Amino acid sequence: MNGMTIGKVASRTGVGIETIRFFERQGLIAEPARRPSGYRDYPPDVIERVRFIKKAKELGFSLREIAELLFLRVDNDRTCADVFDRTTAKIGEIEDKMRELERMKAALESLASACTGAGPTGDCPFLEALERENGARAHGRLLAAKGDVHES
Amino acid sequence: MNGMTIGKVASRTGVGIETIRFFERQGLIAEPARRPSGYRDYPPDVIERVRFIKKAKELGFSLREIAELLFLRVDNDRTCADVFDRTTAKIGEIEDKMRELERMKAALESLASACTGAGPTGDCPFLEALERENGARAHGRLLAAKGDVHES
DNA sequence: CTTGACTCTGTAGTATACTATAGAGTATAG
DNA sequence: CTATACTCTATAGTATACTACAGAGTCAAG
Repeated sequence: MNGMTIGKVASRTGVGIETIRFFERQGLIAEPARRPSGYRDYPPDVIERVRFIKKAKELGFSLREIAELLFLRVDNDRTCADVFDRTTAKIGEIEDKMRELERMKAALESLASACTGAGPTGDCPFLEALERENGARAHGRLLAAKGDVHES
Repeated sequence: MNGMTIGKVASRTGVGIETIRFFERQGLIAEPARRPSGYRDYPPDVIERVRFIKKAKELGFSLREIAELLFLRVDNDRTCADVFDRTTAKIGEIEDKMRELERMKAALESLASACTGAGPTGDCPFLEALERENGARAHGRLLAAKGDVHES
């Protein structure tokens, strides 16, 4: 009974064939078994793996960081305490990202609510909304668009 | 009264001088005024701008996407409804990112808690924790570490 | 008024992450 | 069989986002 060919993995994950081979070269996915022909023969769980890599990339993790996440485990070389430390560090990074996303979201919602009420309200650039979210003081012009500069 | 030189902006934001000029070439920050010498002369609010770009990059936004965020605004060409649509779309993207981060965080916490309680518990790789968080079924080996490969 | 730090433009090089192509072999429907 | 769709390795090319010169001018302390 055979597993999947690389093309199947590609179509199921939405990741290109060349990219999957690239991930293999980078050590992000294990070298799969081979059929007599030399074709790669993937087990089903490679799908989860590839999708995880894809998502983590979209969240701003580099392939190196993703590898670190992927290989977090307790084994002969790594003590439980070591894994615990690395894991809590990663959790901290993730919490930082979430906080920043929360701020961006609040700023965008402030922008959206300024837009829905009335018609065109003149200037309402995103960064100013972000400033307001921040409880910031500056309200100067941060953007320069055509025919839009009018306060000195 | 002068503003900041590019070196000052660099040291205040933790972003390299060359990178700031690069952002200018990419249209992410406006071309600043110049001193008689030709030196760039930045207003104070460029600091916020550069920091925002830096953070957004860390959250997985490309410079193109950051530009889209930065130039969300109501002006002559863009209607309020248009800005509202783009903004809610961006909010959706951010919420997706937050959900994924939440899942990763839960998985990492599951991994960390498996580590703290007892001593080394054998294998407990991150992806399996992610699967468990998912209420998933698979518990197979997704990683190949040294001393862990027993293929035929 | 020199010296060392800073800035200018322009161009070229690097790291990361793909993406495409060549030339050959493999699988499978008709 | 044969056509065409897929896969193999190896290598080269591309997009993005910097990063590092070179060669010349500017600034500020002593």
